[in-house]
Amino acid sequence: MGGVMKNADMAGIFEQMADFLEIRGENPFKIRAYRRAAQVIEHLPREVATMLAEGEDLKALPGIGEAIASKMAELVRTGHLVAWETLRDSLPEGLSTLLEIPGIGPKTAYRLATELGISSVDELEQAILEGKVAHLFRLGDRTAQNILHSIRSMRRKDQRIPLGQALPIVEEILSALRPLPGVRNLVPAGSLRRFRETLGDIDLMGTADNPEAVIRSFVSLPQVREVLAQGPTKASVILSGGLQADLRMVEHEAFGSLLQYFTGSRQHNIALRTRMQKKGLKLSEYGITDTATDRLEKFSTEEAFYERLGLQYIPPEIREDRGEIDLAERKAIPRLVERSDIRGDLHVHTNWSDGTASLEDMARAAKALGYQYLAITDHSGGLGIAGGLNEERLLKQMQAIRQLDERLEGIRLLAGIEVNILADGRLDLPDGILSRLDVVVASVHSALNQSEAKMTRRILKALENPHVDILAHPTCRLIGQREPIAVDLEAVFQAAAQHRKILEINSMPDRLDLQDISIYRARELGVLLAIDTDAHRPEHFDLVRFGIAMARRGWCRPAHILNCRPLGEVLSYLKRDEAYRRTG
DNA sequence: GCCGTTTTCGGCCCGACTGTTTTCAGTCG
Repeated sequence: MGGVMKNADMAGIFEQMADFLEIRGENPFKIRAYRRAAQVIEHLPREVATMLAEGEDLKALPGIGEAIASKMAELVRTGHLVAWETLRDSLPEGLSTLLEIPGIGPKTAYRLATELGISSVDELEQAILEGKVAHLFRLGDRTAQNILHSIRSMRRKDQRIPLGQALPIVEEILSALRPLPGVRNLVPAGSLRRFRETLGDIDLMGTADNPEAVIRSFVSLPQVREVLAQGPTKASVILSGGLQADLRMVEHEAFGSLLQYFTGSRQHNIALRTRMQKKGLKLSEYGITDTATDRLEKFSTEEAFYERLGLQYIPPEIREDRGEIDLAERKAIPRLVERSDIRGDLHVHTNWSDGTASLEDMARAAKALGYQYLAITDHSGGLGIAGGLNEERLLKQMQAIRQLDERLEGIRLLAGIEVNILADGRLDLPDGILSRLDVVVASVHSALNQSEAKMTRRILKALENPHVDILAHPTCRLIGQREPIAVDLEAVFQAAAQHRKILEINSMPDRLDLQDISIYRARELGVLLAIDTDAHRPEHFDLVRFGIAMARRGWCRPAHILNCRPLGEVLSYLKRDEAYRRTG
């Protein structure tokens, strides 16, 4: 295995360890320990390899003890894990592939492999068609057909879909079901409510006078392609896009615990229940049971639920078992940034480059949102990006912005640019003109395949330019379409902190860049952030809610976000106060 | 395998739905 072991790869290996152990029927708690470790590693804000290099004790991490810590060290040191290889070799081939099929767990996978010699999805499909699977003991024709269904729908669908794609589908379903008679609550839960950047499925919760009728309407929605399961309180369906959606109904009085339970994350809930179990409380979607009296207490709101546990309310975005429960116990949950904290946007486009709206339309839309300021940052022209501005057009635009700013009451327009960072780290506009702008946003749009070393040098060089204020979409990823660039983010954060540069949280749902764990780390290192929309038309301003959600997932308070500050403070941070502007 | 103002040993989250079953195992979330 070449190169440094990345956290994502390491997490995958421990996840497979868990699968292997499960197939072998080992202690379920040992299996859970491996799964928990995989989760923790996957969401670490720093690379394990870096932590080890700096002499940190991995056992300090939650869920990581002696055994797993030494396996992590082995992986970093050698790129291999002997225990994993031994386990893998002790089992029939292809089990991992079979486990990926929904409805097939470790028991079934093992039997298929040993009793029928199946080692791939194609072989399994063939065996079902030949009737072999239905003849296995305790597996009937019905089960075989269900597996076949799973295989075929799995082939059709993408694994996880971006948040921004799922949301419209959800809104559609909600608006179809909410008007039904007797429905009182109907809301998204799960990773959607926590604003994870991608979703594996859609979770909806509700209460109604006649839950079964709501379930029946749900499964017969036109968007439903297939019903996986249907009972009196819950149903699971596959939507026409291939996405799974689950609906659960409960009585009105228990809505708070239902919502809490199914908002998750699973890790948060497990941590919560383990902790409360020691206090004699059993938590479920129906409420809290005192194990001494066996009496069930119900909660109609999440707030009341957390309060009963002696905890401060925990916002859904940070329910990831990363220390939030301890903080809630000490009543020390930070006041996370909210939409009403946002006072302006520092990265938007107009029809001067590839936006679709005029300067004035964008300005008025921002003003209508109550913003104090708006920075116009069209593309620079270097690499033929749609209508990018050269020096001459930029000067004209500056003039237009200044004139419009004179005319418009109630909002301040800032003249800016989104300048390209060229392959060697230079910018594609000269310092002379950059120095005359109110704000300079810099970003990478070309030569995305550079090596990590080269890309890191390139970005650091740009950050050393005194005129650059904000590094936009730092990893250049497009969720589900383009991998992030190879760059040493830790080095970028340190440079940003040193030069007092701002890193962007880009709100576009297909970018969400920086992502949550990077935001968390940047904030830890004292880097100031900006939540920008990168809007290309007025409706895009609304996307700021995604950026805010990411900032919240990174535990940001308003103080961590530049555009939560009033205009005067923003200008002085950018070292562009009124005097500067007149002389500049 | 992890973890500890109930424990360094003995616990470890909780319930719904399905299919093939006469009482429950497997899977999922």
